[in-house]
Amino acid sequence: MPKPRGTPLARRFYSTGPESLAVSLLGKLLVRVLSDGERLSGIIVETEAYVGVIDRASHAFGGRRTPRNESMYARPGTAYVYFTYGMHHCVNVVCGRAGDPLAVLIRALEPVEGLERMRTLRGSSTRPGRRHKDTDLCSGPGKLCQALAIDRDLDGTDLAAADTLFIERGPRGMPRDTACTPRIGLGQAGEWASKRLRWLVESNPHVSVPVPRRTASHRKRPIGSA
DNA sequence: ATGACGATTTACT
DNA sequence: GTAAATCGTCATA
Repeated sequence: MPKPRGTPLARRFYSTGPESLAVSLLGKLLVRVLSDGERLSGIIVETEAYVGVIDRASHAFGGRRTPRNESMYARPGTAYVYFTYGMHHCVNVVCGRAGDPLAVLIRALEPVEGLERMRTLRGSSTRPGRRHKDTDLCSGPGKLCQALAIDRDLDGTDLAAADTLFIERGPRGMPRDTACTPRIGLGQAGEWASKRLRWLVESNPHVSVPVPRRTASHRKRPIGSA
């Protein structure tokens, strides 16, 4: 029987490979409860898999293990939050067994709860007095962390146990139109930059980078087929 | 101690 | 489309 809504997903949900997790996270609800009790949430509509020490684009490439990426080596269900470009945070869901640095980056959400608070947190980066469109709130890995007040304080959070950051079944179940493309923003990662390890809900306007028109062939590829 | 570099976002031509 | 912003982190010395 399905779990009731409003309950954090259990550890077993995260104990799988990064590609399957990237797919099964689509449609789930990422929930952040602020210190004042306000609940912010959004449906996950875009993810990227980082497939371990062999993945040139991963922070754990070659087994690199430092204070910064230590959470990648933790048990399934751990949040890996990192700071980059001197101004942005990004949040990952760690999977696989402890000691094996596999993770899924959450790249975009469709905001569901707490939109006004998200606007405040995002700030009026455009002009004072101007409101962000809904599709500007969480349409990128840095944006969604800002909107949900996710920073390094939450690095290492156990999503299966915490009451500040966790994941629930989404209100609409699994999306039916998922697409698969190469990952975004990778510089010199060789062949790893072109592998199709990004998944997104094709029809959803809250994604960071839409699927290119013409290239509808990115639909439905079996996991493990590059 | 120092320098190069980002799993990005925003503003601007 | 291109470029600037901005600083923690890590490799090198």
